[in-house]
Amino acid sequence: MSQHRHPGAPGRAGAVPALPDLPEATVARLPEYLRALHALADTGHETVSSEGLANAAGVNSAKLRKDLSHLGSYGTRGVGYDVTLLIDQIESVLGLTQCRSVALVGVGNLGHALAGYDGFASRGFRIAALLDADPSRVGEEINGLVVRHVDELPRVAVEESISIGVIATPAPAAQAVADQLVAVGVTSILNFAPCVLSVPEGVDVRKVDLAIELQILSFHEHRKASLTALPGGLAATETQEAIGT
Amino acid sequence: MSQHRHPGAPGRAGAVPALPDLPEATVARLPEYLRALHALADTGHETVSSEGLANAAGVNSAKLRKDLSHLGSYGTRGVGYDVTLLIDQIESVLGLTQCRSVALVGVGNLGHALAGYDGFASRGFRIAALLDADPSRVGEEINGLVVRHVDELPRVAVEESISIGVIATPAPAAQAVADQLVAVGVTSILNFAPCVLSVPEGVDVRKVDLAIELQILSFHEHRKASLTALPGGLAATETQEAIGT
DNA sequence: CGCGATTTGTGCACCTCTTCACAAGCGCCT
DNA sequence: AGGCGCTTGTGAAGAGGTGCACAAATCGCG
Repeated sequence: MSQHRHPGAPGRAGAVPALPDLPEATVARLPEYLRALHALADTGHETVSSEGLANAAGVNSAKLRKDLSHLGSYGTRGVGYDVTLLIDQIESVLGLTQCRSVALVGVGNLGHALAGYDGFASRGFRIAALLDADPSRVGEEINGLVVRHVDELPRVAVEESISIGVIATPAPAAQAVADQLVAVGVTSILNFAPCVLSVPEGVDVRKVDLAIELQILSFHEHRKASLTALPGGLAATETQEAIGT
Repeated sequence: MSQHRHPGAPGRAGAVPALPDLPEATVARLPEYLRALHALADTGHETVSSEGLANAAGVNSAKLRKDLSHLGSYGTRGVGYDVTLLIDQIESVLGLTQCRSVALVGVGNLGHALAGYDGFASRGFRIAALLDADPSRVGEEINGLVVRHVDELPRVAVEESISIGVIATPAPAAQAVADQLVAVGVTSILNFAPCVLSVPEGVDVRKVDLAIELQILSFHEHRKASLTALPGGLAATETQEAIGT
């Protein structure tokens, strides 16, 4: 990954890439920009304005410009951003220039789907190993990969140079799996099990809980229903209902 | 990711639940508290302190107390919170007292897994319909439900009183499906397709993109790798991380 | 019956993120 | 060459979220 340093980069210049210390919120949006940019590139666009890209990514254009400015200004005033250049930049910042190998633990319902999901491969991730604790599942072949027993993790981790672990086991098994992943040196975990994982400092865990998303939607649905139940009037008694205190 | 209008709603005394106008960040955490509370209830706990619950939910105890205070103080000083009472309260606020029916559109790889995922049912959601645009998939039975053609959506929506739509189609089909869902009155959508949906005001969309989560992890992994590459100092600074979203 | 241990609820200060608004920069057209 | 319109990059203001620290409230015990 070729690199250059960023203007105004505070830190001591490392040999490798300057780490601009991106705001977390920005990092979370970069992948979305990347997706939108790929779509634009596929449709033949060579440049794009912040307005256009912001639209495609579903965000505010000022926010997008500020996000991009954090990684060092690759736009041209009056013109916009060069699509391919920006793609390269973002991929570089996200560390996607190298293909990362993923170990997927838990080949149940969800694990099966994840193993077959092509959205990973198409974005630079390789599912390098499928593991499960259930002996009856070991040996099964999914999408060209054979399921191995989770105890083989140490060997697999080295052979495939795993850099990310995905947990798709039932909740009760998740913590043990996380411990095993950490033990073999994995420092990034994506957890689909509905439970909190405790991991040592320096290990990143991201959690995806499908049911939680539905519950959040449920809240808004509930709220909308209550609002429409009251016709326009409403405001009679404002304020109060101070329950607390 | 989701849009909402802020009606700046003047407080109104509802007949049933008071709508406390919760901060969005709080709403996003309530489901996690709920999960932790159920776990506590299952293990026989009748009360729990904010410290204990915060631990189980993976958050700061002060944050938890503030969150709970927003829905009206159901704790007892010196004692803690009554587990079952708190469960009832949170479920009421989230609108989970009624079972919500979900229509799942797109029965591919991921859709299959979602259809079979029992985490939905166990938390008050009923997958009431499976739909797909591919005629070769129509008629297939998954987990006791028969896949119907997406054009039957209008009828299905009424029959099953659908309140939430889940999109698990490929990206190119997602917008059309969203339009159809909106057309039949669905105002809450959970989108697994990697694309931005445009919907009318008043419709909530939440997006889950599995590849994006991996890319965020990739960034941190990349960053950690660069740090350890640094000479001398290194170990001094450790990264830690709180989980996002 | 009062005291101390415990735990909630919250005011406050800090910090991050968002959004506006505008100057600076760039290309194009005349 | 010069001006004009368009777009980026950013300072500053505002909104929202977080965590500390402490007063208020409650229970149990002597």
